[in-house]
Amino acid sequence: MQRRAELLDAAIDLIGTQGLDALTHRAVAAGAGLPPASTSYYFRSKDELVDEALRRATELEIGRLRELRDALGEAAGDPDALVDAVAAWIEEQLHGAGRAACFAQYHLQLEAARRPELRDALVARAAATRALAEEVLERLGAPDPGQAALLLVCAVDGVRLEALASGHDAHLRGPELRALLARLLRSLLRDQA
Amino acid sequence: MQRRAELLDAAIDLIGTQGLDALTHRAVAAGAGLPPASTSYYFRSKDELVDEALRRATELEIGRLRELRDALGEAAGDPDALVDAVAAWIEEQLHGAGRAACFAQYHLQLEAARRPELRDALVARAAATRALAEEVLERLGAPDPGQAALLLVCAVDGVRLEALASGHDAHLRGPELRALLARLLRSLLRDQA
DNA sequence: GGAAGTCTTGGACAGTCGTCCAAGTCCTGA
DNA sequence: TCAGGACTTGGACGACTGTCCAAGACTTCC
Repeated sequence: MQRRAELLDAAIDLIGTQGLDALTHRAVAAGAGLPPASTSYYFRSKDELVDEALRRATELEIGRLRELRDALGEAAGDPDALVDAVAAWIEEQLHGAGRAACFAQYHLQLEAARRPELRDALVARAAATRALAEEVLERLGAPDPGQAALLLVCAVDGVRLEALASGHDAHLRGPELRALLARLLRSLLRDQA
Repeated sequence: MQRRAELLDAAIDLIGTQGLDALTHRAVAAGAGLPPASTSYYFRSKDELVDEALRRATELEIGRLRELRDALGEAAGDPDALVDAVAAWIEEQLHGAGRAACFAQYHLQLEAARRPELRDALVARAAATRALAEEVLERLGAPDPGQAALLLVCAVDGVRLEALASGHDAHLRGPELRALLARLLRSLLRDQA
């Protein structure tokens, strides 16, 4: 099972650096430093390889989300601290170790639109993110926290994708990113249903 | 030039129905009802084919945006009419003729993250969408319409992707979609900077 | 110790890919 | 009318793809 996990990590890395098209049996094996036939042995078909890589990336994202929840535990109820934490979490995914899994996550969404069998992974992530968002928003006193959470998650996903696409010279970083998130949060809190 | 346009339309259609991986010379030619060698004649390389297809999809999206602007012209200043128009515009992209170009747009964003030469198309679309959003938000009296427009565009992009990935049985349609957009707009308008 | 099973891997297979070319068709301008 | 060019296309090429197999290495249990 060790090699299987290594192969999946190499696959996610490949998606992040070269896109889903570059995900071939041989490239994955080479990325993991293993002989070419190893991918065929651990995965019955390419679809199985792609699916499991995307699911694994989702698990990684959910794990990172738990880290964010823990980080928020200390600073709960403080909107400024919340904005800082979310901004740091986004930038870690844009320029840090979470970049590949973040790419894979968007590829998963596009794949799931055509292949319903992938949707359970999507649903799991959506549930985790929305639960965290709702918990935070409820504690801050947002009206209709469920709806606000859905909106917050979608908006953050959109902002993250925009920043991802614009590359390193993006305007969506540092102080400007924090200002944007701050306004989003402020708006969701002050809205009266 | 007629055949070239037909090939690009077939390419966009292919991206929408089978994904970017399915974009091969032969499949595009077959989709356009043309002999296999025609793709090689009109596009020097596959990259050129992919790039032009993604750019063309962006033009289509910008065109549809102009239609939205015209539709809004009548009902300007009325938030309810604005929400209805945007909701109809989103659903047309999810289930109507704009679906393929919408798919292509997200693929473009992921591609542009790794290939900066594609970013000009992204910038053009971002400018067009943000200009329209800012114009509308300013007319409705939103504080800092520029920032609000960026937020609105990112949020709508996120909502659209979420709905796209969840498929036809999505919870993000009809009345619920309108309610979500209404809250987003309300929040952005009532926020006090 | 040896049988039974799993793991590992080099090599092969048919199919598809991007790309190219030479021959044929069509259109234009003198 | 006819030469020159652009357009069109069937077919071919090597490279790469997913998948499979047989043989060897290793592990586990009687």
